[in-house]
Amino acid sequence: MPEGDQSPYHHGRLRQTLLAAAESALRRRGADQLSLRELAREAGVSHAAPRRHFKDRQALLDALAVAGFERLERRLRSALSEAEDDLASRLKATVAAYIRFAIEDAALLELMFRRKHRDGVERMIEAAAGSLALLHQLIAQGQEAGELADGDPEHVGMLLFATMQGIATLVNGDIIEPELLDGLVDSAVDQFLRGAHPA
Amino acid sequence: MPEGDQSPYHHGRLRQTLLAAAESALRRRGADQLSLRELAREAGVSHAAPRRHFKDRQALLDALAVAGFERLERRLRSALSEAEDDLASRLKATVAAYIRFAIEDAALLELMFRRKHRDGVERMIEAAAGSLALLHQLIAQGQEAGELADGDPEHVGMLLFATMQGIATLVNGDIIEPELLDGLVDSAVDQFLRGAHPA
DNA sequence: CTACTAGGTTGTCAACGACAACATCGCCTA
DNA sequence: TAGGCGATGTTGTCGTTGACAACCTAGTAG
Repeated sequence: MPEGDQSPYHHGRLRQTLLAAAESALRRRGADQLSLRELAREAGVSHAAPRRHFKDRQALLDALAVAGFERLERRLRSALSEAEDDLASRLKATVAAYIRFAIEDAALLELMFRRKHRDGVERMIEAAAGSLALLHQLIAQGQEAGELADGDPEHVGMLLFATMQGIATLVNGDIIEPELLDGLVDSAVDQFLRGAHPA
Repeated sequence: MPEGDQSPYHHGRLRQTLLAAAESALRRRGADQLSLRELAREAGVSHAAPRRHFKDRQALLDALAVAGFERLERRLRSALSEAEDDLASRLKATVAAYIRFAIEDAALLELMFRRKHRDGVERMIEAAAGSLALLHQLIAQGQEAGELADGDPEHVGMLLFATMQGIATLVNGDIIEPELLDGLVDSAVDQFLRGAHPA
């Protein structure tokens, strides 16, 4: 059908349209202020239309969070692919990319780690697994190369993840002043390396 | 006046009553589900009464967050006062207390670090300062004792804070399985110590 | 060609936050 | 000690929202 048609009865891409609008609204006004009815208006559909695609408001937020995890993983992989070969550089690139993501999409990050995703916990964990795996791999490589002490990569990776996430939270919560940030990221990686160094 | 009076016109302690009810509701149902009108009902006052004490919903949430920071600091100090004298023990006690607080009051913790406390940023930073100072002091002591490398204690303290906060977030977000938690806390402190060790 | 179904619509309800206008009451001063 | 005034509560109302039910539309499969 030609695009000129004014409001065909069926939108056709409503789900994606809603998600895109929601992502934008999330950035602009935060999750609290995100209203299904407003998204519907933006998409040019009736106030009840979103319900066909999202059981309730929380379901839409969950979908946003899952998409967020996927985008985060892509960002980390991309940063890693452009980094130098040595472990320190690769770690720094990863952490920096994480923080960049966290700052650009602060509200989204909050959603991603919101306690009590009523239903979607499973899906959320699964969505986070990719990024975690990436860290584990990075650490396993460091161990093989003898640059990191042996030990459960899952433990060590989780620690790294936690540190990144913590820095992100503190920056977004204005506890860390932005000008401290760069130095802090470097310190984090340096300390991590020394702390996890063999012998 | 005798307590038997049924609903005197003025409540007398409404602000505190509301805060207490809010704290409980926060634990039970999360910040999203917290309704001013419901708190008013619980307190036995009219739906508009809370407005005399809190400009709007956000103001009440901010007050909760500030109180949360104060309680957190007391908890950390208390844990520290009961810990052994060596640095590792003191660090472990602090981290463990932080995580305990974070798990018991997950929703509150979210509030405390919520991005964009519209007005109250100042008050929030100030409220967080106490706990941060405690960390800085701990680290400065470690440096004096030669157990930690010299370096800006603010940097190092922020890193430790970030790691604690990150672990808390991941646990509350179900990314870290609870049974991993204890080991992770120990690893965190051990790695931190080795990473920040002199030479 | 007809029925089924995914997807979209209208209408309604109860709850909420915000606000304005009014009531009560303790305290301070003239 | 009268009276007024400010802090604190109340009633009433408005617009917005999420959720739901009942109905409509159009593409598709038999």
